[in-house]
Amino acid sequence: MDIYSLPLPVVRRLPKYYRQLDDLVYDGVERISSGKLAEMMNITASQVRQDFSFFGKLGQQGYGYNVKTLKNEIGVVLGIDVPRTVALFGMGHLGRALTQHFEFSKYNYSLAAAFEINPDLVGSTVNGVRIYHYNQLQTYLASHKVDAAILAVPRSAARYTAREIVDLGIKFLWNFTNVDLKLPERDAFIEDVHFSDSLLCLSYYMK
Amino acid sequence: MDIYSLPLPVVRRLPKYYRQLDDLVYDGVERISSGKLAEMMNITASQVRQDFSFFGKLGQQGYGYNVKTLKNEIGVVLGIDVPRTVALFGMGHLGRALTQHFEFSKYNYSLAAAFEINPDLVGSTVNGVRIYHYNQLQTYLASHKVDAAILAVPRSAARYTAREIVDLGIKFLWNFTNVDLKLPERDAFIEDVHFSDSLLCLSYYMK
DNA sequence: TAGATTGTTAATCGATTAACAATC
DNA sequence: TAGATTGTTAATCGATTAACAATC
Repeated sequence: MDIYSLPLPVVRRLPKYYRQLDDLVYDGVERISSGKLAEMMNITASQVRQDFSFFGKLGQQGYGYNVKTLKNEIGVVLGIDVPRTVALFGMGHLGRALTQHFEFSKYNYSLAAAFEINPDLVGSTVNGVRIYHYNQLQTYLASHKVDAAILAVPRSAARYTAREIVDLGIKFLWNFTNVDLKLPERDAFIEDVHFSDSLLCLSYYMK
Repeated sequence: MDIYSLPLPVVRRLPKYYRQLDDLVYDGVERISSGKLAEMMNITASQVRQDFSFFGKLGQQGYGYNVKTLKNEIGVVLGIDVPRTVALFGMGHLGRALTQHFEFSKYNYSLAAAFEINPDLVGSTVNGVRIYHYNQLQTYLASHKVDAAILAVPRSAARYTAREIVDLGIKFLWNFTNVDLKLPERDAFIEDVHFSDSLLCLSYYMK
């Protein structure tokens, strides 16, 4: 199977494998069997082998998988080998938290610019990231490549901003607004991080 | 079926229904059919009716669903009718973003206290939330009920802090550390918000 | 009443798990 | 070599979709 058409559940497990393998590399572990890995991740060995078989023969009978090789391979499937540039929209507290604490470089991302409408913030920098006025966006894009947008604007501005960003050519959105953006799928790919959905699921399980 | 043993995919869709219905209430819409709702959410009408049938006969043939009733019903399933108290661990930028911007009250949550190890922060308040030293936790819990913990400490402190919190009796964790906590399932319920997993999925689809 | 739409059962689809021959 | 463990096929399980009688 083509690695670019993996089933969604497999795609969503890949980062977890990656994280686990990163820990193992850190701990100096050289090889791992599907059984051990499954045990550590609370899934089945079958699932591990089935998942990995989607993108190649990575293991060796009687031995298992080489941790570093496997990690790198999954990294490639996830596109970590390709450097990406993102722009942040909305330098509120969440935007600031991401700018100052999220390790973009760990995933080969570079946070190149931030856009705001608050004139008090425009012109300053946060953790080395320059803040532009939102109306400078089009000009900025004329001379800079931006692969994805981080949407961290207030709820009320979410849909409008998303629409504009996508119309200006940024087709990948990382959406922190807790709002369903409702852009047609052909226009953009949206990865939602809905805190509120997550909290409500926690509520459900507390009952 | 008992509403406390819904299939996981259904549970994870409930907040999206809730959000959608909230929008409809806001727009003054009184009734909605499964077909219309499905269209707005990019799912099938069958799925909508199947999902709702898990927790009762909420609709009326030929009419559809009353928006307010339906929203409230789903709210009850999600536990929004029960007031909850949470404590925050780690008043870094993310903790601050949550404290200042997340509308806990909208979901019947109350953010009662924050815990930190940085002595410069201890004793101050953020948005009305008092910051205690982490070593005051046990004392605090002796006189205050805390239903859930928000884990927003640095990666390096994640597992240790989680273990302690759970041992002191808080059994529900909202985990923002990007670390798999690896607590036995019987000890605690963990709701993960892994930014890094989310970003990697975005990467995958950018290829 | 006629049209609309539900709730539910049956059919389909897809994902997970089990089993095992191949082989390191 | 013997034991371990893969990659893959088949079996199972569960989730989604389709269909339709019931009924507002």
